[in-house]
This record gives sequence, C-alpha cells and structure tokens, in this order.
Amino acid sequence: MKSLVSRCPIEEVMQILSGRWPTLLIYYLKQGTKRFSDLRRDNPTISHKMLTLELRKLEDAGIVERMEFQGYPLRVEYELTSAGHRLVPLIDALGEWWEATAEEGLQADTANGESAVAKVSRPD
Amino acid sequence: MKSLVSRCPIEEVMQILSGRWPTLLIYYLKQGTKRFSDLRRDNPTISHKMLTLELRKLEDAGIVERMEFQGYPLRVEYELTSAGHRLVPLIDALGEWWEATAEEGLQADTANGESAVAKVSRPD
DNA sequence: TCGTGGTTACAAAAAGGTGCGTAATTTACA
DNA sequence: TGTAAATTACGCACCTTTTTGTAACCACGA
Repeated sequence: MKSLVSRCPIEEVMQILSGRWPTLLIYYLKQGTKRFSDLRRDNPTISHKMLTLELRKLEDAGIVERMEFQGYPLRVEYELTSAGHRLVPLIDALGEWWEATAEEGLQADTANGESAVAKVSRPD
Repeated sequence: MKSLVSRCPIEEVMQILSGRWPTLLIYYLKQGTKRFSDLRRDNPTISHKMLTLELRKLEDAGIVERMEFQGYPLRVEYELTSAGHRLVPLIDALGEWWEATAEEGLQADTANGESAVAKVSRPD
C-alpha cells in the first residue's frame, strides 16, 4: 500500500491525510487520550477494521502514539504525538480556508451554461 | 457530485483534497495558466479521465477556473482562482510540517507526558 | 458469557484505466 | 473535387484494481 517513494513531501502528507478518517481521528484525539472504543463511539460510522487500519497508518506516520497496557480486558490508548499536535493548526487552517471560500462562493461566479464566457481566442 | 452534508468544514476540504491528484494539480497550476494537455504533460501518469474528473472537482470547489475558448480544435485553459491561490500556502505548510516531522521522526519520540505504566510494543 | 483490541477471509463498493466516439475546421493528397 | 486524417478536450462504456464493509474468530480473566 505504501512505497512512499515520492520526491514530494506534499504527496506524502496527502497519502496519510487522504480519506474521511485521518483528520477526523486527529480531531477527536486532540481532545486528549482516547481508547479504541472511545474513538468508535466518537465516530460510530467507522468500521472496526478501518479504525485499526487508520490508527496504524497514523502511528506509522508519527502522528499518533499507541500505548498498550496489559490488563484484562486489554487496554490500549491513543494520543497525538507532538508532531501530531503541531499538525492540528494546519488542518484547522484548511477548515477555515474552506469556510471563508464557501462564503464568498455563495454568489457563484460559475455562471455556467452551454456557451461559456465570451473569451476570444487569439489567432494562432 | 457528493452530498457534502458534512457539518465539519475539515471533512469537506478533505473530500476535495484527498487523493493523489488535487494537490499535485494545484501545484502545477500555481505556476500559471495551463491547458488540459499541459497538465497531462506535467503529470504523465494521470489518465485523461482522471484529469477531467479532478479538474471538475476543483472547479466545483471554487479552486480552479476553467476557461473555454471556442475555436478548432477546442482550447481550454485552467488557472487557480483567488481562493485557490490562498490555499497554496496552507498546502505548502503541510509539506513543511511533514519534512520537519520526518527528520525528527527518525528517532520516534514521545515528547508527551510520560505515564509510568509499561508500554508494550505490538508483535509484528 | 461478556468485553477489549485485533486479525483474517470473503464480498461489496468505489476508484481508476483503456479505448472509442465527437465536434468544426484545416491540411494532405490523389 | 472529393475525401481522409488530424487536431483538443472531453463523455461514455466496459473492465480491472483498490479500498472498505461484514462477519467470524482469537486471547484472557471476571
């Protein structure tokens, strides 16, 4: 699933953050340490399997730390690493950008139609 | 496209930026106006289908503007909207965060509050 | 038996690739 | 003079690949 042989750091981050779950999980984890079952409650639509996969991915990326405590039943806690915490404001900024964009976008400059804007092509 | 009924702006942005192409296309488009065929040359591994789909998505999101010039053969140019330009530094910040993280991540740290509890690593 | 965190096998769904068709004009060529 | 080919930016149908969901199973002790 990962070669991560990309020369571009942006490609690499997006490989990690892409999809519905990563940013959502980070969102919940920034509230503090969470157990596996907490995260499932926070986000009831994620499947058991996806949650483990996504957490593993975030762990591998150094965003989340997994702590396993022996005991019965088994207890595992997840929390953001310091890198994970530094990521949070960047993600938030994207959300804010989107909100701002959505507002301005209400007066849709996308005056679509069959005939597009009359732009004249230069002779070439 | 999708319902986009998400209450969370972050979920919405990620829906747009997720995947290999959106940030890559934005990257090339920040260099200036590009034609469809330019973008294919910039990124030879994207299929024409994907390119149209992704461009349409970015257009719908208000990130890219599509300009169609009549003439034969048809000519279409794409460029970032002002919102698109404002997005660029946010994406760049993610890339920088990743680079910084990758460096420090070589010694996978735990700069968080240390619980004295034993931490057990997963078998694998 | 239940509950925790996790794995695996199989099935369904989504994403993506390939290749053909199309428009309106110009050029290529017999 | 007739016509076939090429051009650009796609849409569409079909098929493969990847991702995700479902469900069953595991360990352990209360």
